[in-house]
Amino acid sequence: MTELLKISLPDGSVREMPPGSTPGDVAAAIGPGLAKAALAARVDGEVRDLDRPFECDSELALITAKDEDEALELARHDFAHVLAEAVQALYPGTQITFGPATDDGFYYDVMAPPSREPFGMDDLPAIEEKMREIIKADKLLKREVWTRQQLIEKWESEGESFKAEWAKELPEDEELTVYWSGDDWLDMCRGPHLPSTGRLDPQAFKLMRVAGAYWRGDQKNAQLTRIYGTGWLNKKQLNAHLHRLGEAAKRDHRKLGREMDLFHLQEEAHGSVFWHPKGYRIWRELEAYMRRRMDGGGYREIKTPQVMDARQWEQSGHWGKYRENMFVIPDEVPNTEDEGPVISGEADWMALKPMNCPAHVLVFKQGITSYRDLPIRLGEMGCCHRNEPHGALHGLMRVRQFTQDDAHIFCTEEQVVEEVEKFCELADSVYKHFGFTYEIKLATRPEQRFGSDADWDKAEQELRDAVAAAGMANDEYGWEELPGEGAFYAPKLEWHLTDAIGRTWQVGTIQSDRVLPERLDATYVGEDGGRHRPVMLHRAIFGSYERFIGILIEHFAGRLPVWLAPVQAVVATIVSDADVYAKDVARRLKTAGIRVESDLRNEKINYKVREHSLAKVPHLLVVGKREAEEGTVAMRTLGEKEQRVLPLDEAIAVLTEAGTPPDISTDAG
RNA sequence: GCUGCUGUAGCUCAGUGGUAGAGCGCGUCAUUGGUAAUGACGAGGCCGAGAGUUCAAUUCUCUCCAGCAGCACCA
Repeated sequence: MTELLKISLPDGSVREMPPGSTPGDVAAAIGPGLAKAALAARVDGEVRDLDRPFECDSELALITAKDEDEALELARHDFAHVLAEAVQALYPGTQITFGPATDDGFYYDVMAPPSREPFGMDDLPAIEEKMREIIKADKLLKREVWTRQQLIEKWESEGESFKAEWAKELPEDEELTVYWSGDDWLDMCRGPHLPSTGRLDPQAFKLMRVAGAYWRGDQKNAQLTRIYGTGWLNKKQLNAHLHRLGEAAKRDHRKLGREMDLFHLQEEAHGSVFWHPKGYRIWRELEAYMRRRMDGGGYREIKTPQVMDARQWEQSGHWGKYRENMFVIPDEVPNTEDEGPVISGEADWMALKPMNCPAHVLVFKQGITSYRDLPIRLGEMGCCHRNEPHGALHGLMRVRQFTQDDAHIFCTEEQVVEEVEKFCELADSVYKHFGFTYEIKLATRPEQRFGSDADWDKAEQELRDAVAAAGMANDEYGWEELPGEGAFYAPKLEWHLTDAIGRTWQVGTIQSDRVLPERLDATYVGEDGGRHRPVMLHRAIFGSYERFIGILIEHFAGRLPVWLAPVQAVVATIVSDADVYAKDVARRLKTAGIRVESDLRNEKINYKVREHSLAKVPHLLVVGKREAEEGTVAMRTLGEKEQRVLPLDEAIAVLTEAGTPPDISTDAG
């Protein structure tokens, strides 16, 4: 008589099952409803297939569609397999490689057979149709354990060179698994999977696009076609997702930037922004805000050269590592007597600054600094140029000319933790003023780096200690470490903002650097009279003005808070008899410091309301005969349906209050 | 930088081997109105740049440039 396996369930009960039984058997024993609903099982914490037998006494939790995260992950992974199977069914000779679940769906990287072109958008409907057939056929997804040799032989015999290459690198001594789809198609996969393709909802996925992707993510390798899909548990979820995508597209900062007349980009300066009056107003408000915050935080603002000799960049280490992304300039007067400017090629090289740090070290190095002077916090609205790969440029988010709210704090070893902690508090206050929540991450030493391991140990620990001291090293602040993600000279804390529709943006950073002070020989005189190296903290809160404004536009969908709105109020007339009064109202508002425009055009009030609403002006002050006689305005606030009639003085008070920046406003804390 | 797609009026986009069209916007005129589009008329284009095929190219082919979606990169 064999011993029964003890299977503990989440409710604390224990079921005894014969050896060889599976989570699916347990589900069936509990009830037919559960057996039908079960998608997979969590066995001792590991997600497994329903039909994979227990190996010993186990803790079991059955996964159903109610466990949405797990269920989605399983479904998306299955969609990816079905996609690969469909592509191969339709286009024999296609090589398959790899296809995981993503945040909103799945993809599969494939290589079209040499006989045809790479797959394109036009192929997607046919592939979708085939996928639905496979789902409707309800093919069993069956796990099997194979040896590495079996896998290699299988892939090589079928001409699947990518899969074969992969199989050869798998460990020889581990259990390697494949999953059958029915009895005519299989993929190498760790699993787990749903019991059968029929568990997928054929109406809950959509193939979205095709794109190039490198085999194993390496630019040197063959480029495959990546077919992207979005996948969900049911049609309702899919539709909700497609709706969200539409909403995100509506708030695209490139679209709103044009519609709101904030900025433009054009070929002649691609990757650099032409700011229009309204867009630059936002910039100026942000800059004024940041100056107040930095002044308040004990920073002193400086301005450093745009162009420096290449030798300076060699010494800092940037020349060797980033030269290809720097704009270099010959230090000579070009000969313009010929048709075009002629460069001799013998001049020294200079470069547009790609960052401000070396220049800040040079400012620090002027004169002799005592330990009594530290910390020294040097800030700069630093305009930098980086020659980014052209394919990387994207609206305001990735540009070739940008201005950082940069600063460098030079301090002693003992001051680092306190300074970083102060920065955490400053950043927290700034992000809250814009209504962002955020997560803090620590990016630690990369494989290629400058500096000793001892220094890296110290630097990483300082950052951890500072975040802990600020009370932010916990789940509430999404605290985690990202191994290998640091800069080549320093580990960094990163602030990842979450915007109004749940997307995340990495914006702020602080880095604890001992390399650059060493390379550029920065010193201070210590208490002992000797020379010491300061630690240099690189930090930014907005990151760059360009990108931060882009993020704000998308976060607020163009409806900026009143203090940032380029035009805070429009005075619009109903009849021309009110023109004189309207001009007076506008003048009074302007005197009160409100950014106001007046609209006296010969248009109907409906038209004016529509136009200024679409332009996202926060306050519309409508005046007609009645208001002119009574000395009032009919104020309509963007996003509200009702207008209210207020005496002019009261309206000015309301607008002044609404337009006060959050760091000045008394009730914003 | 790589792969694919795109480039026509200020914007969004139709269209064609015989050098162009719509809607919105813009201008003029009429209309003076009460909270998301008043009407009529009008102006506006080297059809991204260069080369090739052709009697003829905005249209077909090639090269380049830029944009878009991914990838790679992001001090």
